[in-house]
Amino acid sequence: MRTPSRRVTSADVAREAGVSQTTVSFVLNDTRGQTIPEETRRRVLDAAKRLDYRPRASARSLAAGRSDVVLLALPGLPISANLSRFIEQLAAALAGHGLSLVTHLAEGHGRQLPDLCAAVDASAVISLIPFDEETTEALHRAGAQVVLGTGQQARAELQEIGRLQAEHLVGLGRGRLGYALPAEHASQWRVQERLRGVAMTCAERGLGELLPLAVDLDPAPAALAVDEWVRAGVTGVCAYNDETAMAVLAGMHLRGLRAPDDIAVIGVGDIPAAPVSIPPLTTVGFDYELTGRDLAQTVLDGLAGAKPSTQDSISRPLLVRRASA
Amino acid sequence: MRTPSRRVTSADVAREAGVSQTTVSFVLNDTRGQTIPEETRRRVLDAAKRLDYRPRASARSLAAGRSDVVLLALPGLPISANLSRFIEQLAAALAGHGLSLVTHLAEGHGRQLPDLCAAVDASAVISLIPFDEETTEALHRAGAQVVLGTGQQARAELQEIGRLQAEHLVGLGRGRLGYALPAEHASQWRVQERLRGVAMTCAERGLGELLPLAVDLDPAPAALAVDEWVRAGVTGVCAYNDETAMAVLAGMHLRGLRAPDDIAVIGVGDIPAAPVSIPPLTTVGFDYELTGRDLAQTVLDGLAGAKPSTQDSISRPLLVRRASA
DNA sequence: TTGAAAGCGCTAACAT
DNA sequence: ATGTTAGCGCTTTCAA
Repeated sequence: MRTPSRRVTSADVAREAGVSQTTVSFVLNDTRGQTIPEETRRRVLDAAKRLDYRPRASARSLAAGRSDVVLLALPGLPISANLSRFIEQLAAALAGHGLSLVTHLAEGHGRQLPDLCAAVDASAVISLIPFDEETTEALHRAGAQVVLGTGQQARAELQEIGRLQAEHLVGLGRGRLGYALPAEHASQWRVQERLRGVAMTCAERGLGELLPLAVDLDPAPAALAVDEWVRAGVTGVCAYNDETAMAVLAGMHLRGLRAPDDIAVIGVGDIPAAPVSIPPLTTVGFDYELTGRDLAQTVLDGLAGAKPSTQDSISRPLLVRRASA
Repeated sequence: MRTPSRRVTSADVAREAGVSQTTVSFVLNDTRGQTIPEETRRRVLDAAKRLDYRPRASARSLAAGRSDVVLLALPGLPISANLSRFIEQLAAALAGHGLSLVTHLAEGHGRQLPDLCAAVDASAVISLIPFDEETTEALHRAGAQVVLGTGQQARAELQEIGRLQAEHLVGLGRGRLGYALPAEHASQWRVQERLRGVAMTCAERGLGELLPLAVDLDPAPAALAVDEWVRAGVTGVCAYNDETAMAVLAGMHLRGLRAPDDIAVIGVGDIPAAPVSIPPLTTVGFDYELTGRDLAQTVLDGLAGAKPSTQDSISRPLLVRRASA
């Protein structure tokens, strides 16, 4: 028969410590410009601990006009151990400054993100999948003070991925390249930028024209694409992602072709299955761990007022050499 | 030189629509027991849309005494594609009822979880790894109305997955089975339950003793495991997940063995790459759409007051037949 | 060094 | 059917 057990409030702590709410607030927030004698301080801290006091977030942010929630939007599907470590890094770094990180997993972020941002009252939103101007604007209107993962920067990054793939294949002496487009979904924008990165490199390096083909996640249809590449003299294929790359590999297998001898294949993502594909997949991974701390700092700066939150590269693409290319 | 651009408030909407704040609240929340004439309704809705009004979450939950945030605590490290899909389903189902799902990734949930729970003012906390009484209690104190930490139920489910794998292999006439344990990470608890499901089935069906072996996501070491299985007369292998299964396939390939002729291999997860593994991987998938809905319903019930939130199965395992077994 | 008091933006009795 | 009003729990001037 427990009473609805009202949550412990700051007033309770004040009473318990024999001070005013104001003092409690000062102590608990370590408010700058306030001198609290050590003794009072202890009294408050003790009382708070004794009562297991936890400020109510909603009241806090309503009063202060800002929340300490940071929202991280993650691309759909799998989250590698790598990425996971990055997230924990980021969370830890932010926590060190009193900020809480929560994540949101979603394929594409449509209207939802701004809504979610408002729903959790996030003061910063970070995304690993870049968003367009419109979304950025919406997020700001939804209350996000800092929005990271935008615009031009992202475009360049996406292209960089394609370049990395192409350069590697060029280094392998391939004369004409193919591009394996994902047959389904996948944000067209990303697909286009990545593709463009490859195409530009082909042009710059004087290779034959890039031959993009859609590739289903099914061996038989994939084999058809392979046939077409073979017919066109393609000897290297950049795939939009690792899954698509593996589909190409499966198609080649069906035709008795081998990577990289017949066609070199390179993916993107370095998914857990990549090292055990047949043959092990060469791909472009991302160095997330490294960037965790940087990113946290950027958020902090942004929140502190450093206006043009010009985010750095948030995904540092990195070639992962294995057997397929 | 934009003014700090005060966010649009409910009062703004009221003014714009020429009604009181109360009416705005009634309309926007679709408050039961209030009769709002269609015309007023439209006026308010229009004004809200015109102003791109978004209620401030903190104010809402402070006033209402409850938030519409649901926190999902995920086990550390990697998040498989299928888990990710499940999360999206859950999020969608909850969103359908006005609840927002955010996730938290962390190795173990120590003191942090209750803190985070308070920080985002979550009214429900769900965890895929069961937590103890103490944590549950702390979460409640931190403001969570509903705490779901999949207990016994989960155990049975995990075993069911193993049974499904084993039964399929038995149906293929395999006499002795092997189990491919993930070499790294993966919550030991889950691994053990899944393994147990297989072991129990082996015992019940009078097969030889199950032979579990750790399998790295690397072809060469995987081949070693394969050697050992071959030596022991194993003709069917259940893998902890699809990645591990693919590692086994890669190991077999290295030895010139074929699935399912030499050894039948079955995974868990039905990752996107599964249909394009060589050969296409037979595996156990999950009906996420269905279970996402169920879980969402459980949360809703709990929030609505239905006390003993006995959650149903959250992962409905389902055999996906392809070529490898 | 501490406290009193005025809100933050919203909901929900309680009028009307 | 709609408006008035009183908080929700906290931060933050401004006084003392």
